[in-house]
Amino acid sequence: MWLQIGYPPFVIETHTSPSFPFLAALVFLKSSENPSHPIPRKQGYNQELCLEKRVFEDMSGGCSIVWFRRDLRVEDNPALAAGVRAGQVIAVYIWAPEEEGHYYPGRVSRWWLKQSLSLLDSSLRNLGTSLVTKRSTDSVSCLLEVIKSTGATQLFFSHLYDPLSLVRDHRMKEVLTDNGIAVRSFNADLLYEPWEVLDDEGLPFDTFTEFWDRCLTMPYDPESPQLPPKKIISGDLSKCPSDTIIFEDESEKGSNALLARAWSPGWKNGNKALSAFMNGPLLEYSKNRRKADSATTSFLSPHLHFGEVSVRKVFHLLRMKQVLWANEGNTAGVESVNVFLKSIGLREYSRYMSFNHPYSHERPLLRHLKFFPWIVDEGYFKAWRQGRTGYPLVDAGMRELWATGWLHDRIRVVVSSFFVKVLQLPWRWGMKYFWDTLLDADLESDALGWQYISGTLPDGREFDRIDNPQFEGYKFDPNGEYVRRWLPELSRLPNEWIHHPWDAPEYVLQAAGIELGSNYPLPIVKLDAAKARLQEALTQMWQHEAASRAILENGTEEGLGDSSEAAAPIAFPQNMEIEMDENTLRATPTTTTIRHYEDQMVPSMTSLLSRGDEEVSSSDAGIQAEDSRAEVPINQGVVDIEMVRTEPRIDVITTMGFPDGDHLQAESSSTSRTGSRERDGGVVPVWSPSTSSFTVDEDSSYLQMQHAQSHQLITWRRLPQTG
DNA sequence: AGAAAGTTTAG
DNA sequence: TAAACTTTC
Repeated sequence: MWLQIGYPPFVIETHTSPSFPFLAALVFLKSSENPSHPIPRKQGYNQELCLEKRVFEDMSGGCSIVWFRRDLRVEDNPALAAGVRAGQVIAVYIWAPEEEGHYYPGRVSRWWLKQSLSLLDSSLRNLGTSLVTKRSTDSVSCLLEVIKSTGATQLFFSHLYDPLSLVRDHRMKEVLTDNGIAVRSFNADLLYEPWEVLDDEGLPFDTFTEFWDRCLTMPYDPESPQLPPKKIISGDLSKCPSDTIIFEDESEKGSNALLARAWSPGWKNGNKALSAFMNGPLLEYSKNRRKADSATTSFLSPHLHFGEVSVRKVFHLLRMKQVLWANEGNTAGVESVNVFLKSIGLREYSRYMSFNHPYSHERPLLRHLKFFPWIVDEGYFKAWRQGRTGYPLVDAGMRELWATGWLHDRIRVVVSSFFVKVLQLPWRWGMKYFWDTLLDADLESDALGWQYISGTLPDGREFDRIDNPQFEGYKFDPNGEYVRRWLPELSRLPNEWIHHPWDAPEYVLQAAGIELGSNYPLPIVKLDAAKARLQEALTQMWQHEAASRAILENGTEEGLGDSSEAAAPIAFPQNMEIEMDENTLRATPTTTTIRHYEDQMVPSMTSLLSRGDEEVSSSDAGIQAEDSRAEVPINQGVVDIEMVRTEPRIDVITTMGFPDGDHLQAESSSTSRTGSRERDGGVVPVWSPSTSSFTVDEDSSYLQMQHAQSHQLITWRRLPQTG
């Protein structure tokens, strides 16, 4: 498809530091090779990169396009500043979600984007221009149109580091340059560009700690944040009307209505959140951040995702605060800043990883992990999504995620670790679900997080470690408040049993009104069964890895060999659309088909494609959608190993007691009880399901409402093929 | 002092 | 889980 061997080099120009006015980074992204086992050190396995100093005279006099993407702010926005310096400015936002492949933004994320754009527009209006919004399926040709209709002569934009953007931006740069347009791009998203942070041999780091140490000891500081422009001279917009962009459909509006009660998108509000955090929870951050149910985190992640808040500003403010506290001998404060900075560092690292390993959202970084026999079980997947695993902390988390689009960092770790290690579902599914549901969905961060949890990173979690949700429950939610909020059916269970109801004596359960297997599930998989299964899977993984290696060494291409994957640099999953089409034709039993395949598509996408543009409204249609979702595509073109594991004895709950999610009528969040939680003096509304009739309708919504605009989404099948 | 046992912490 | 760190004897 689009990333293949012979992938073209691309050029990124970047304004880095005053002493180095401009660096043009010429980056040859070779196809990614996964590091091989054992864990590689400093192999420089991905890219060559060379920096070339060039001097630009400031372009001025003309009219510039400033292309906004994930830098939706007017302060500390170098692209905007450059436009303002050069003369007239045309600010553009292009909504072209088809370009994102299957990472079409989820409902809550689109809600945020919509608010953010409208606030950006009003800020721009105050400064003298406005935001031109365009609906397109191809940003590059759309930019060309805007340029033609406005007579602009240059284009400024901020860098993105996900593989799709890297490719698109490179193409854009070529096309526009060929059309006589001057194109310049800037770092607005990171403290340091990925190619600035290298080890002594000039190679990228492959562990976070080393990376972050280097960032903190760079010989030059991240650039200081810039103030917003005082005034913008608008270019001629008369021939360049905005398109109306539809970010949410009718069915989504109700669910979105409550978001505004807890969140305020936009760069100004991002700044408010930043100072609220810095003047409040930051001081105790290192102590408090471990409580699942408290508002002690920064709540900055959605602002950061959309670039409403500049990380450089965050960084500089934090450092100033830290110096202040250090002078006062406030060691707790100093430590808190370090801990918080580390999470900023992880965000940096996610971009770094995405840049150096363009496939990191698709496949494990560690090579042998691609031989892990994931359990392809949509029943598990569904139970996880609906919060019906029988592990209260996991279930509470999943319910919160669905209801609010938000999850405390700790709980993200808990639910994802459970997903990968206990259920052994392919991590990409979980990642995709996070992408679809999180308010701060961020491809790079989520890829890093899931890879970390899955043990597919050189410095990830131990692979054979299974975290115990019961123990974690008592760690992060010692009084069970979090569980009780999100699992009303357990609210009368005493603390002693709240995180392991399956151990509770019958009379306790009765007193609490709980009938396990009926109104709350028994554990979907018992932990010792999961451990045994994990060990077995690991053994298989190593066998297959060894077999594959042996075959490669013998130079044979027969049998097990998936030489195309293992030996040759890897292309992005090839022929994804064909793969999907084939899949829709295949009918397989719903339950427990277990296959070895490392690169599954996400089930929701499957059903989406199989449903086509059809409106699904009747319950019948819902069932069909469910059926067609049964199979997960197998990429036969790439991987030949396809094996069926016989499932060890596992306690699987067959009747959950919950009505099937698909047949429930949606209890829209508007009927939910609204509570509130403290956040920095102010009260932030939080909605929780009403105790009386909580139903989980997440699944049908996930498939039907989430992607209700499927007719728009579908076009990713028609992505331009440049390979 | 030094081993053993307990505690904390990890994205 | 497991390794690092702290406390106890």
